[in-house]
Order: sequence, then C-alpha cells, then structure tokens
Amino acid sequence: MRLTKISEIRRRELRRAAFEVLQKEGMAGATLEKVATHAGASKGIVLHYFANKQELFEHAMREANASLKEAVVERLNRARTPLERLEAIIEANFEERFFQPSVCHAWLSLCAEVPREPQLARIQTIIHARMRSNLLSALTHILPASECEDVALAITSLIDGLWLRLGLQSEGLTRDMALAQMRDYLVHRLPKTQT
Amino acid sequence: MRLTKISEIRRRELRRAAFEVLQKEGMAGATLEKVATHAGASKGIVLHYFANKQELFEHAMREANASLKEAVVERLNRARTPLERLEAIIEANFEERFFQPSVCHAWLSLCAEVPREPQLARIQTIIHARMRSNLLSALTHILPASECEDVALAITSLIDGLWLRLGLQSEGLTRDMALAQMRDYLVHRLPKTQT
DNA sequence: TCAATTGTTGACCCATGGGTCAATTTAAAG
DNA sequence: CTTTAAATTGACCCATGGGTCAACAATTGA
Repeated sequence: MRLTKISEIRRRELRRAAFEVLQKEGMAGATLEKVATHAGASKGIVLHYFANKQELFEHAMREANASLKEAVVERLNRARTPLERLEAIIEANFEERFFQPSVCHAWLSLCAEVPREPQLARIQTIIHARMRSNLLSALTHILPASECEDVALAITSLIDGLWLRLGLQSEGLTRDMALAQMRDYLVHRLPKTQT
Repeated sequence: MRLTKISEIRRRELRRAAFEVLQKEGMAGATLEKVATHAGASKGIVLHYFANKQELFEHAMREANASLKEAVVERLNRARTPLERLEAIIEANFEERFFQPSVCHAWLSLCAEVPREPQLARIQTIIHARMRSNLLSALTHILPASECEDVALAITSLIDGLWLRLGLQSEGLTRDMALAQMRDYLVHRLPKTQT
C-alpha cells in the first residue's frame, strides 16, 4: 500500500481547489465543474470523493481552518511568556498568507452559509471555542479572572472586524495597520506594566 | 396624481420583501419567485420594477442601510456632548430592531457578494465613509488628532466583529453583552476624565 | 496472469430559476 | 366615455448546474 492513498491525495487537491475557486467566484459561482477544472479533473471525480457540494465545501472550510490552527500552534510553541502567547495568537491570525482579500472573500462566502448549513455552523463553533480557549490560557496570567472573558471576546471581535474590513475594502487596510490596531488595543487594555 | 405613485409603493414593498427573504434563505435561496410571493405579487412584477436580481438586492441593501442611517441621525440629534455623540453612533448600531441574528444573516449574504458586485461595493464604501466621518466628528473633541483615525477604525471593527459573531453564533451573544464590550473599549481607550 | 478493487470519465437527466413577452386588467387623463 | 398609459399576470424559453450512472482505465494483490 502506498504511503498516502490516491484517494487522500485527490480529496486534498479537491478541497484546496474548492477553497481557491471560492475566493474568486463565491459560493454560487463555485461550480462543481469549475472546482474540477481548477483541480485538473472532471466533475464526476468531485462527486466520487465528496457526496455533494455541501460536503465538499465543508471539507474546504475544515482545511482552511486547520491551516490557521497550525500557524497558531507553531507560534505558540515559540512563545515563552503569557504576553508572547497572546501576541502569537494575534500574529498568526494576520500572517501574510492568510490576511489576503481573496482568502477573506472565501471565508465570507462560507460564513454567509453558516446559518443554513449546520455542518459549517459546527466548524464555526469549534473555531470560536479554540480561539477563546487559546486567548484565555494567556489572559488568565495577565488580567484578573473577571476580565478575561470580556477581553477574549473583544480581541476575537476586533480580529474578525478587521478581517471583514479587508474583505469589503481591500484598498486601505494593510496587514501592518491591522497589527497596529491590535497592538493599540492591548496597550490600552492590558495592565500598564505588561507592555 | 396620487401622493405616492404605485410604482414607488411597489418598489419599496419589493425591496423589503427581498431583504426579508434574504434573512432566511441567503442570496442563492432568495429566488425572485420567493421574493414575489413574500410580497404577495408575481415574479413578473419584480422584473417589471427592477431590471434584474442584482438591482433588486442592491436596492434592498440601500434601504437597510438607510434605515440604520436614520437611527444614527435620530440619536445624534439628541446628543449634546462629543461623548454622547459617540455613544449615539454606537447605540444606534445595536438597536434591538437591527441587532438580530436574522438581520445579520441578510447583511452577511450581501457582504459576501460585495467582491463580485461593484454596486454593492459602492454602497459598502459609502457606509464605511459615513461611519468614519460620524466617529471622527465626535472623536476629534475627545482625543488628540493623531489618534482619532485609529480609534475610529477600532470602533468600527469592533462593531462589525460583534455583528459577525451574532450572525455566526446567535446563542451566547446578547445585545447587552455587545454594548458592554463597546463601553469597556471606550473606558480603556478614551482619556480617564471623559467617562 | 488475472481477478478485484479503485480511479476516472463523459454522457445524460432534470429541477431550478433568471429573464422575456404577449396578453389582460386596472387606473389616469382628456 | 374613451383613449392612453401603467400595472400585473402567467406562460414560456433556456442556460446552468447538481447529481446519477454505466462504461472504461489503471492499479493492486494473489
């Protein structure tokens, strides 16, 4: 048996192709045909590996999320202090490869389906839970317990808001500006001695 | 001639119906047929008053935005101090009639189309510009000029992020929590004497 | 070498939905 | 009252795209 079965290779290729097509075409425009073509395959193959369109894009979302998670873990491993852990989480969310208008467009398209797609909602819940947990594990060492939840939500919301802005108004919001925003928030919200 | 022409009445009815259908069905599911039925008319009439689907939803977005704008103006008129003006803008964005998961779903669906729909992008630009201008007109009296732009962007992003959260995880985020978040931000970001 | 499994394709089906149009009803104007 | 214009309908057209399927190719394992 091969180390990685063809089926796994194909599924990954198709997930990725789906996410990439999503970036430019949106959910309605991301045809099975287009995804297949973009992956260099035929439409039939897509439905051979995924039961239907929803499942395909569910896996596309999973993969995109997994790659963000990786980036966070990677940076968290390097972090030594609680503050560094906080910065690690934030900076991972604004890495150049992620913080791109097209990537944001794809996420927006997926988010717009969340209300009607329980599977996507589930993934979204997981994403939020992990974010919260990561933030809390750092914040509890920096802030009084009573404030941690609030600040965690604020940080998440700020990140999401900046992402949204990037998606809606690509011009005029750079990665550096976004990071500056986050830093500004931390400087004013965390205890003076910390930063 | 009647005070309000039938054409204007119909157009408003259809815009509203479009927005309401959007709340539950999303952009793909918001069929011309469904919009027409929801407005108590036939599909033909929709295309009689709007050139095509895009135009219909463009006007739906315009109307939803106009109603938010009204709420802001309303509250701004009551505000006396710069800080009150700031609070007016924020509170308008979280009025009960707006800050609802279903309303947020509709906005999400529209936002997801922005990248591929220049008309929607234009409206979005206007929304952001007005928000920025409103915030700056209050902030300039509270903060040093060099900080106003940054704080305006932060406030906008926070609001958008909280809205997004409401859309993605309806349970677990109340209006009061959202407002508390905004207050918490202001308390820590504005000069001590202000709040 | 030869089943048996897996991968792959393209043709086909069919529901859906955007958009057109001619025909009819309703209302306005003179 | 009649003519002109606006409002409204429902039938129709047709491209699109999700999903099925039978047949074919390739790979694998005995």
